[in-house]
Amino acid sequence: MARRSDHSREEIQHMAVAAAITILNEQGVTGLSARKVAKSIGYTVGTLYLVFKNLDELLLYVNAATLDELHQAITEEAKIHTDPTLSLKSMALAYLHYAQQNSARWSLLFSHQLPDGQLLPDWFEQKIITVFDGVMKPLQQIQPDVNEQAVLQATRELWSGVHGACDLGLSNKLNMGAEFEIEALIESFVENYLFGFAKV
Amino acid sequence: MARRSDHSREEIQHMAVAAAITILNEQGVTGLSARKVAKSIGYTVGTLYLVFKNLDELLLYVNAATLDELHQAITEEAKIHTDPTLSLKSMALAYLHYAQQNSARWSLLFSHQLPDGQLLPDWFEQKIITVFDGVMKPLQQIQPDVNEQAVLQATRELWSGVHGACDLGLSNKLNMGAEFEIEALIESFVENYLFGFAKV
DNA sequence: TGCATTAATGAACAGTGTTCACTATTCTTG
DNA sequence: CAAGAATAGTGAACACTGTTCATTAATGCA
Repeated sequence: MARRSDHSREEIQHMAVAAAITILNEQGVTGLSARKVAKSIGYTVGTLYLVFKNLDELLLYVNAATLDELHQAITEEAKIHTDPTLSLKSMALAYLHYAQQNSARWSLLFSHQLPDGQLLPDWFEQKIITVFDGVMKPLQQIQPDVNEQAVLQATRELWSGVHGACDLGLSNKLNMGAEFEIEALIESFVENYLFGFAKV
Repeated sequence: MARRSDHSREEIQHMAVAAAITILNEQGVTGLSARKVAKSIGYTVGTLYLVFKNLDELLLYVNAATLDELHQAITEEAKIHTDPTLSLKSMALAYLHYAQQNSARWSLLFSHQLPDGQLLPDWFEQKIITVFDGVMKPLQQIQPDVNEQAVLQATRELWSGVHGACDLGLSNKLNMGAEFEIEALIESFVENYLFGFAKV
């Protein structure tokens, strides 16, 4: 059955990543398997292993696509406002909403660890940096005179908080009564943190 | 082979949880399996399912033990300082160090989701509240006049941040250069957030 | 036209969680 | 004390998982 369909390695890779994303959306992380991905693109498991080293590599590409979407969702929000604080608030909410609407992909992005303690490839790390860069700009506006190293760290401090709130919030580990909601918590968090950041 | 060894249901449960923790420490999350747990306590898989509804229930008890240890590690630190800010800083660092030294158990605690979207049992939620309570006390000292609802939320805002920094930091998703370290980031984060919290 | 190349297959392996008919031991009753 | 009821414990079986690799079959080239 060789060369039946004219799909290059790259085409099959793209098809597999797209199929995996569909399965993740429809059946969650536990619903994903190599055989399901292969079947849904009209190939068998063996072909998947001709094109990816293993499932972890496929998931890495899925996560790369998620990271791109996440970045787009956040930075689109940033453009709307000129005030950096408002910008950061709506970026944080965009992060939350993306996580809520794509919970399986979002949690895969952060729960997936490469085996052996393998490091993430450079092109993937670069994507992470790009996301942080989007958050960094408004912070630089707030504190234009502080050195870049400090803004770089503040970016990570702020975004860790937003991330943590989404993570614990979506998995019901914040023990929030119905009385207040996660959106308000995140907004208040960003406000409080930025007040401290602007103090110097 | 019935009633060979005189272990009650509760004893077998405790043995299984202890065995699971050992396996987690030695072989990580992926190294854990029902058969391994059963074997290491001298029973077969079937017995495990006589005593637990399923593996998820066993993991819930493992996570409960982790949460207890985490609570102890944090609150022990709190007692050392009288200044609430110093208290919260060293609690945050204790959280980080526990996560670093028990990475498998820590990540299981937060990655494990009950199937179907089942809710966490009340006794487990109570444990989460207890951990938050420990963080809440120093916050109340900082702002004694603010209403409890607000302190409750601030507790969750602050701790989400600490949690997020540990989560992203330990999985190398903060893209920190070697130039600065996670400890310093967490300390600075707590400082900045508390400055904002104290502003009112 | 025949042959070398290689895309694609799918059976096989060792593992997973979970179930349940069955066995072997103990407790209870006559 | 013997017979039977109750039940602790077993482990084979099922349907799944990721991964490998000898085999098959379609293609490009000589």
